[in-house]
Amino acid sequence: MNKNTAVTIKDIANALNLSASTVSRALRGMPEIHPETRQAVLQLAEDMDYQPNQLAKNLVKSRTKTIGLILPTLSYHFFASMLNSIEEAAMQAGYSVVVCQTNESYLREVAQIQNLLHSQVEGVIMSLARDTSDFEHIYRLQRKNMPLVIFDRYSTDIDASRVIVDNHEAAFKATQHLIENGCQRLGCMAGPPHLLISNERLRGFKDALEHYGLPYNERYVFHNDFTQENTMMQALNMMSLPTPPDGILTMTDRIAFATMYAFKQKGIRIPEDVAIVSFNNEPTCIYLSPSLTSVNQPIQEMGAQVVRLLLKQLENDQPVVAETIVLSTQLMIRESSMVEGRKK
Amino acid sequence: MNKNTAVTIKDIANALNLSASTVSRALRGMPEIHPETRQAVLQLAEDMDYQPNQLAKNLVKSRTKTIGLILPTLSYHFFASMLNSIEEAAMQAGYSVVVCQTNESYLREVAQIQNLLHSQVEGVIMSLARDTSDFEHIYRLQRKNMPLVIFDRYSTDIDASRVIVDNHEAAFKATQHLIENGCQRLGCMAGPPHLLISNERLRGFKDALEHYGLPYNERYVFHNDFTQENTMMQALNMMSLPTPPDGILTMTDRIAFATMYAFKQKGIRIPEDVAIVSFNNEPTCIYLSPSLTSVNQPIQEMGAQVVRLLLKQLENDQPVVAETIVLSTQLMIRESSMVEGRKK
DNA sequence: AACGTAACCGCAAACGTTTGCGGATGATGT
DNA sequence: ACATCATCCGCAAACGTTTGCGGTTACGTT
Repeated sequence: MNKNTAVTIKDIANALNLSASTVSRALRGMPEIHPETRQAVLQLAEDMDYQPNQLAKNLVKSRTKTIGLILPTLSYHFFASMLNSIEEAAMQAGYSVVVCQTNESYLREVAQIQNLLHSQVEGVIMSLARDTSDFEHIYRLQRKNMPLVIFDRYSTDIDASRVIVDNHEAAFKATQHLIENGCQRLGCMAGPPHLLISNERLRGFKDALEHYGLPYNERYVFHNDFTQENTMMQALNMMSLPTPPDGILTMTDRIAFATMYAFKQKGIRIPEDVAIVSFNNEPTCIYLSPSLTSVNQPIQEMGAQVVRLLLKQLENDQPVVAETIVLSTQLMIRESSMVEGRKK
Repeated sequence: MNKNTAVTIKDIANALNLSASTVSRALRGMPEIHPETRQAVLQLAEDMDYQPNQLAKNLVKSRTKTIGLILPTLSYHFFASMLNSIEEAAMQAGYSVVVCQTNESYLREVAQIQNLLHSQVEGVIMSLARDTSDFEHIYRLQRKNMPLVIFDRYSTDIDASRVIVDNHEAAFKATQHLIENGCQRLGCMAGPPHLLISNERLRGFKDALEHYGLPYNERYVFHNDFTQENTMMQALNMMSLPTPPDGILTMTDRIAFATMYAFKQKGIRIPEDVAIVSFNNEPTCIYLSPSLTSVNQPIQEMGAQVVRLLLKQLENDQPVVAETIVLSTQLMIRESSMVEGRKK
């Protein structure tokens, strides 16, 4: 370990008959050091393979140059990709990121926040767990003036910067697409009932129905918990209603995958019997048969904006007002919703 | 930020007319403190919402309780899942993990290692980038006695602990499965030619052919760079050989997905025209049509073993010998390889 | 010859902890 | 009465940096 061998600024200072402060200044290229001595210091530092001790540096500057990222889970493509783009953007800015997963659990979320608080991250980025409906832990974070930005799964009860997509519009357009392609009885596979973005999408779904004069029926709306079993069961239940839907909007691709899987096993044809439009546009969508129509979210852009908003809070020391960036989406139309024959 | 308000051990000490050392000891429950004063300290710490400064603590103990994780990319399901399980296991042990992606680039790999060295992680876990064939940066890491464990993409030129699967055996069995299901002319979509695990799998493929007295032909082996375009092109090239293969082993699911996608567009039927067996067993495999036969790697177990090996090096201060754990795999048989009709 | 002024560098404090050592206090044994 | 010993606590150094302030040179100006 470097602890036993670690060469410090003092070692260099002693070897050169200088003071630690001079060496420190020389290493950082400050102007009040004679070029010759600077050169000597730099040379020796190189030779001795000097590595500055970040811990000490951090202590005096009270900065860690790390940000905490709290995610529901990494096994969803969307969140893994967000980590991907956030890490990228953070690295560009010289920050490193420590990841924590809540596994969709509220309790783990508060524990992880506690951890991050202790480990002196400079700011946190998060997306809410499926199960959290109480925000006291978030408020605690904010009371400590911890810079915070929330993306995707947010809540209006939290006054923090956020970057999201226009879920209402996206769902409206997706539903519109189904309707214009001939669907008449629309169903919706939604997420947990207290998850705001799911409800916004549901609202978009509803508004589209209303706009086109189609009936909205609660019985065609199912709230699931994102698990495959639950989803498959509900999907089959929906299709065994007296007059089953001929078009379904699902809140995530995972829900769509499970739904399609269930349908395939029961011989329900997509899109002939029922068309499907989904959210997230995972790469997998194009590989399925039929390929899956899905709403694309600009993940790269979201990641970039998220860290931009965080940096804004980090670099300015006077508190900056919460800002919300809403990005637009794009419906990627594929086979699962192409019901030309049914069109009227 | 907590920097302006932060309550320190000294604040507690002053308020209670104690010394900092006493407070420190009281907080950590050391025995030489009178129960009454300990109680008072604990109480006040609670009231003032004292949060120990990890930076200072780290400095004196020279420990950061963080480990660095270097991955090729997070957009492959396998690596995202490994991060998932590693983070889980690390958290159990009280460590947090900072992630870095190399994006498969050698240059980024050395840069990331440099970063980690500076940021004082206690150990690093990594899987090699596609493009790295020189290991000087790894040796540098080891010369600094940085605990290291490598998983999945390793190299025999690096003397470090590693956890891998038995790639040869897995490929052998996968190929065996194809042969026993009636395939006669076997092709292989391999990874980059210098990637060890790809070659081990290729060797397993070869040995299986030999074992069954089937010919091995270089022209039926393609090395790609993991990109979709490249893969699709090669896949089609392979099928336009004079006598195209009737069974293909692909090195990763991503390669298989792209291959199947290309075949679908050209009307090549799976498994009727050509059967496919792959590696990684991504969740997507079951959703495809046909569902994809794939080798499952025990990701949870791998993550657990990886951090176990790292912890072993971290907790023991006398250097521990490199250890290699090889886990076994499981072939998940699905539709893409079920060519009953062709069986003889 | 005296002075002002750069240019260059060192002292020491600070960041918030932990920890070896020793001091004060009171109790106990003789 | 004294020595012995536990118990409880404080002093100060240490971890490796950064930084305000001041000190020393050497040089050019008057």
